[in-house]
Amino acid sequence: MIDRLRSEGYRVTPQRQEILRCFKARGKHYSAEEVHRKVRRRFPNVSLDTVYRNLNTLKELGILEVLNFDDGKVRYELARESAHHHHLICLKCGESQELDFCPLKFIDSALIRERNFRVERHSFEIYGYCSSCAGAAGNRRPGG
Amino acid sequence: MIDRLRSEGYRVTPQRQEILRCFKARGKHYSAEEVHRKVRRRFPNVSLDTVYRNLNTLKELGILEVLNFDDGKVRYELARESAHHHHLICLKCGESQELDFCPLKFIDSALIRERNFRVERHSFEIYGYCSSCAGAAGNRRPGG
DNA sequence: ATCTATGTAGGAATTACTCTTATTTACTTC
DNA sequence: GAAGTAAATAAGAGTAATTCCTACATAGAT
Repeated sequence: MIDRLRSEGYRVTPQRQEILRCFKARGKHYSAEEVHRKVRRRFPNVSLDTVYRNLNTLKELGILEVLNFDDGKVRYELARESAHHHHLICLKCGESQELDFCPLKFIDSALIRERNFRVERHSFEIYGYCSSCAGAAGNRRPGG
Repeated sequence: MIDRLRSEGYRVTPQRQEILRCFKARGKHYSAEEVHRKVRRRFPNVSLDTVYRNLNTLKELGILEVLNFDDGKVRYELARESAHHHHLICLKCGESQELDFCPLKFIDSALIRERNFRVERHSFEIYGYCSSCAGAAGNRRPGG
């Protein structure tokens, strides 16, 4: 990905590398603020704006993808080359899991075509409580 | 709906009535700013805060529902008693149409159950260009 | 090492929304 | 119909997420 930056004419700055490093683990997604916190561990002076600017640059390059989790913060994750996916998002801890199901595969395309609507993108997220948080969130266990 | 307000102990103020009136037409949804603009036609001094406060109140009462169209603004629409639905949202003009398709009906529930995820709610919106905007948005007509 | 286009820091600006406070008003009680 | 009271409002300041501005610093070419 660093080569990618260089070949597109972007400079490979330590800050940029550090921001990219945050996303090394597949499936991880962080808000700008979280990335800022992480990068600050190595570069205490890095500005929030630098983080935002670089996240946008990486998005433009298609290296990162944007997620909207309905909480007012935009999150970023490493773009997956192939597998398009959606998310299960925990309302308590904020963690999310990937979901290999896409509603567009199931929707009757006539529903959309008959309205002459040209689809560009879509969002599908399921909100609820993950296994760790379900109990704490007032889940009634069957037989409990 | 006005009786509903009164019976819940809320006062029926002219501003509140005017805000409600904005949503008389089924399927219409407006951002707080749009509601503010509309209400201002009759009450030029109505504050934006009053609009936000009342939209929240009406949401709490279940009279309005919240829509998140990914553009940073929250929108509201009259809660439909029965028909749960999603939206086709135009990226150009911002208008949206209702879509009577819900992905939750098609998802393999084992996918979610095996992760012990307790579903609370979900979002599904399709973004693109409506029939009026598709041409203007650079649509290539077949044979054109 | 030097040069310079690009990147950075840090603060100001912007946008959507919320809080604070003094004032007004919808509803109640007489 | 007048007066009281708590809730609602107006106006503007405050907040949180994000973006803009610009003087200064530096990565990468020479």
